[in-house]
Amino acid sequence: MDDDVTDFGMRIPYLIRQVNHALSQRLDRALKPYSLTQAQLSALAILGHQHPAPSSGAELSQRSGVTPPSMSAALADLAGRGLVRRTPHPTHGRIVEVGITSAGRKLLREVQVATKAAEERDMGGLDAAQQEQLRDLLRTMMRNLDLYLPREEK
Amino acid sequence: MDDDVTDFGMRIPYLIRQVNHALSQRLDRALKPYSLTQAQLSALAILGHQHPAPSSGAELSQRSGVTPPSMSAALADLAGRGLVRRTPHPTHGRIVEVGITSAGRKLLREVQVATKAAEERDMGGLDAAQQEQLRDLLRTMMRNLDLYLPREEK
DNA sequence: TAAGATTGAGTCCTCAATCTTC
DNA sequence: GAAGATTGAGGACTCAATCTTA
Repeated sequence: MDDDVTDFGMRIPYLIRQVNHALSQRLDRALKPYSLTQAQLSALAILGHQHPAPSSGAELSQRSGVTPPSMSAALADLAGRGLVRRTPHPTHGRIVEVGITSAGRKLLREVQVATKAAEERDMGGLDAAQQEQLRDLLRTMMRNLDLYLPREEK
Repeated sequence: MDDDVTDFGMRIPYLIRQVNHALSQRLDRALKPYSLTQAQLSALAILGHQHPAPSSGAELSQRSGVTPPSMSAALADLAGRGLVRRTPHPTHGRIVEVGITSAGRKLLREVQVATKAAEERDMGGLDAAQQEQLRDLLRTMMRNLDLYLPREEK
């Protein structure tokens, strides 16, 4: 009756943590040959897909779910490898605008093809309807948690 | 059309990562006053709830989703604080059996009450049916990913 | 040989503090 | 003063390697 407290393994945050951990490890492994961290992939993906939307480090860190220092370090590395370009001032002195380079775009394509395959394997146990359901639930949670949500835009 | 590759923000692993990150950060914050890591909480929870089932470090690491070295370090700290007991040999020489102490059990209760409140706040945006749906989907994913699943047992 | 536990090296992250510019 | 970017210190985790015992 008081196993109210015994349901630990059934709590959603616990389940999410487990699933994320497994997926995350697989992603890291897939990313290793490219020497990219998840934060770096996230930054490249945002820069590569957001129409012609270059961003500031602050914005990238927020959308990627990492702290500004983490993103700062990630970008410094990417810039050193010529995958992104940091232009010190747009017209505003303290913002550093970040944009993806063509080399970055090329790498992004490669990585996305590689990770997509692995992902489909991992998601294979869910049919299309279930995946859609899961996506909706997670997006609802993101809204509730005040996380940045990429627009639905078909 | 080829935004096949543009759907990054809609991919389930990405969504899971974002949600987990937010929940994880909140849990860490809630755990901070108790100086517990998530791996340590997981270990205490397993030891505290598994009927009278003490476990080996290997088993705890597997169920907690961390590597054996991580769990080893976590347990060493817990043992140093008197929250778990490590008895070097059950009848078997190389296994270290781990059991929770009464102090550990007491702390576990406290922490679970504290985290439960925060969790309910975080999950508040989903109604009971949605939570059940999400739980089912995540459990299905765990099975597909070959993760350890706590038995359903009502 | 194989399995459990541990140690050591390396990485990515967070937090707190600082520097700069509006 | 407030916001963006960065630096420095500290923590938790992983991987690879080692030690020990069945």
